[in-house]
Amino acid sequence: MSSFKGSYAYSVDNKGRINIPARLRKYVSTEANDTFVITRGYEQCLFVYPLDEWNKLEESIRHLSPTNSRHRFFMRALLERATESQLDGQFRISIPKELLQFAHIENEVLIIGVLEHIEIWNPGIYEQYLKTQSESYETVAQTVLQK
Amino acid sequence: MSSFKGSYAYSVDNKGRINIPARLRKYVSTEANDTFVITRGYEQCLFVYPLDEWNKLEESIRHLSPTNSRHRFFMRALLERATESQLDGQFRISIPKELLQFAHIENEVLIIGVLEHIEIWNPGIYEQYLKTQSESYETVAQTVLQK
DNA sequence: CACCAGCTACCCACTTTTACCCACGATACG
DNA sequence: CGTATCGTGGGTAAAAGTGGGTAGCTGGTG
Repeated sequence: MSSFKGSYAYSVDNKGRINIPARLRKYVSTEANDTFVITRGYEQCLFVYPLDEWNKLEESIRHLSPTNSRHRFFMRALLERATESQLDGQFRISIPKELLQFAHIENEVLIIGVLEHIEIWNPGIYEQYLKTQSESYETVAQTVLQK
Repeated sequence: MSSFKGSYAYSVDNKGRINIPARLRKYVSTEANDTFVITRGYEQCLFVYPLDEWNKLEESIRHLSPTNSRHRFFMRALLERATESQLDGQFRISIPKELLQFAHIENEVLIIGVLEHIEIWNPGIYEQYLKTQSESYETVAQTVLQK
């Protein structure tokens, strides 16, 4: 089971390639076969799933009803941008332009491991995102991890 | 089960390494495999968990809902700073620059064992923290440990 | 149908960071 | 008083991160 954690300030080269941090690579199962699926995430960031984790997600979508218009919308929005990408010799994935634009990514990115997936952010947008949180970390922790 | 206690004034070398006090090492279970997870704590200190204790914490986070925005915020904030580090030959862990900055740590640290985790403080900040407590130790004890 | 532009997938090369090793003085202990 | 453990400092080889070249494929165009 993969369990990503940590944040990493990395760069994107002019070919749209992003290195997958070595610390995160360790947790990718061999079943993923060095393949990742990149798609839109929440709050203008990108989600990157190892192939085996993506397959689990896909399995849960499969149970949605194609006759329900809200379900249809969700499936389209999620799958529209989903792109498969395999690591190159230097352990990088290449991100399509459309996804880079979606997340407003230019040269620098913040990569965050969040358990079963990896998030890719424009560093400035992430900073703003943190500021928009009305509650402090301590306050949220108190209610989320209450004993 | 680990049960850390005691405080220790130690130094950080210019490579960001901190020794884990021998007294605390004794209580780390072999399951942790000499590996620790360091992350942000409350009140500007760092929390250090032996790997087995961290896994318990992670398990409780895993049950949070990724579609709940407060839960997302909490998971990101917690995991963003989380870093795995294995003891070197001299029983030290190395702390990433970002975490040292977060806790305002420079050369000297105060290491405190608090049951299942270890805290790392800038000594001056810890002293100030104690001063900000409006209630005395005795008063708090009365309400916390009421019989 | 030939040609060109753009993209992709491999290479190769360079710089920086990390992990591992060794070493020394101080302290605790029998 | 000798010995083992502990805390601290530093050197170096390996790994990680970054940048770029080129050949091959694809799709559009004159």
